[in-house]
Amino acid sequence: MKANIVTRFAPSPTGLLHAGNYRTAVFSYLFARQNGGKFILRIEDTDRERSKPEYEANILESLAWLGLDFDEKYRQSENAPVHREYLEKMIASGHAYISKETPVKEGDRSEVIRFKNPNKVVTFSDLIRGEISFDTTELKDFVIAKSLDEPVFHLAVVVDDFTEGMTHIIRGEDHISNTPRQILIQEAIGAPRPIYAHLPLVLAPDRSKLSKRKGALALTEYRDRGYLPQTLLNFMAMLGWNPGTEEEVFTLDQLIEKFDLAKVQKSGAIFNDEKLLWYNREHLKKLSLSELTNIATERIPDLAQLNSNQLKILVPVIFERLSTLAELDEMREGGEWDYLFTAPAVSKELLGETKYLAETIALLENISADKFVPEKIKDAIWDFATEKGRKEVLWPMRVALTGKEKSPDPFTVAAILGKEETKTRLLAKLD
RNA sequence: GGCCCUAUCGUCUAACGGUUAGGACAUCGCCUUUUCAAGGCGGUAAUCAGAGUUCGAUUCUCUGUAGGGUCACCA
Repeated sequence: MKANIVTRFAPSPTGLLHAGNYRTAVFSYLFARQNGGKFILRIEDTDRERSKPEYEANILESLAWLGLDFDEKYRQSENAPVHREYLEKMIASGHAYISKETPVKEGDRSEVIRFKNPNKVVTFSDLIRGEISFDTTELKDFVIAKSLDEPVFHLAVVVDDFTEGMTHIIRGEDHISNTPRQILIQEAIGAPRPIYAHLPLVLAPDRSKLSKRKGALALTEYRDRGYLPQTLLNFMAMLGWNPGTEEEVFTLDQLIEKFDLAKVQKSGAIFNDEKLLWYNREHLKKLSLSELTNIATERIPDLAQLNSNQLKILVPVIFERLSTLAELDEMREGGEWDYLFTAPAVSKELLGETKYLAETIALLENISADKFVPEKIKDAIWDFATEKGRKEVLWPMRVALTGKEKSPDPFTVAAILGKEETKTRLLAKLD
């Protein structure tokens, strides 16, 4: 496609990064990478009051977690000398002027720098929306700096995009109305016009722009709640875009390959947590046994007591029923798997009738210890259980082994416990 | 309010002007299952309204309506 593409993600470090923000990072990144272009991170910290180092750290942490690597990083405040230079040039050329003001609110200056508005109609072409026109007359002579050393958003953005060589500006729809005045500044400083693509907004359930106030969770919060980075990446990419096929689950590399900016939706989309959960389950399913085992033993350290044969049986069973990794933490806290290590207390009431237990034990006795795996155990007991009533045979067996109302099936549990321990626990319930 | 953007199931979305308007999530039902999940199968559910163009509009045009964005010495 086009050579030398340069895009950027330009967040202001005034809050934790959430879906309303990082979605533009995802789209810009995909576009840059699929075209072999550059992806630049620019921290827009010209608002000294609200910018905080911890928020900048959060932005970096979030991007790293998602795996969105950038080629260059700038901090807008560090570009102040260049902003000053352009301001001076604009004043010298008559494109801007120092204006005397009557302060209306706290912090207002009595002197600011305003842009000399040529009052014309600006028309630009948006990659997603087509042509958009504005009459800039209503903008008046807008403020571009509080002083030569304190540029305001529009000036800083235009100068930086120019000096950093931006070819494509991919940002949220809420910037559409900022575009005409930025184009005016571009023309004043002789900068080429980049190609614009205004993304639809990510919406809160009430269809207004998603924001922290609207309950947007920080990306790092999703991480802490046990979502995989590929889940958020995949979900975000599919919010407002689709490949035109019925496939939905993609890795980052597949997204880079398939993404198409021109196919991005025009209308905003609600961030749907239930679908996100589904995506997480899908991505969990794609992990290998060893990856799952590492995750499980990290979150539930007790599981490290099990040998690899036991883990091979247990791990898939654990992940079969969970949607987020945080559920592993709940298991740890709730002692969910304690019965694997210590014989559980078994309530007589829960256990119920044990009239077939002796025969069950006898059937298990026929399996050699090294063949004590779920399939063999099931084979040994199944016909008997079917004949006598599965519930009558299998319920007491499972409860005697686990002490719990809910657990994996008795064959799986018995296999993990091993032949000896299984026999010991069942014999203990024989009366 | 001015300006700008948008409009298909509850949600995310598909459909060269010609489809029984498709899929996914959610929901409901059935099957399977000792339990809880998972899984399998099936159902309910949408083109904002009105004109126009056309043999034929979800699709093109206009108007209306609705929603959203933006109108800072924030970004």
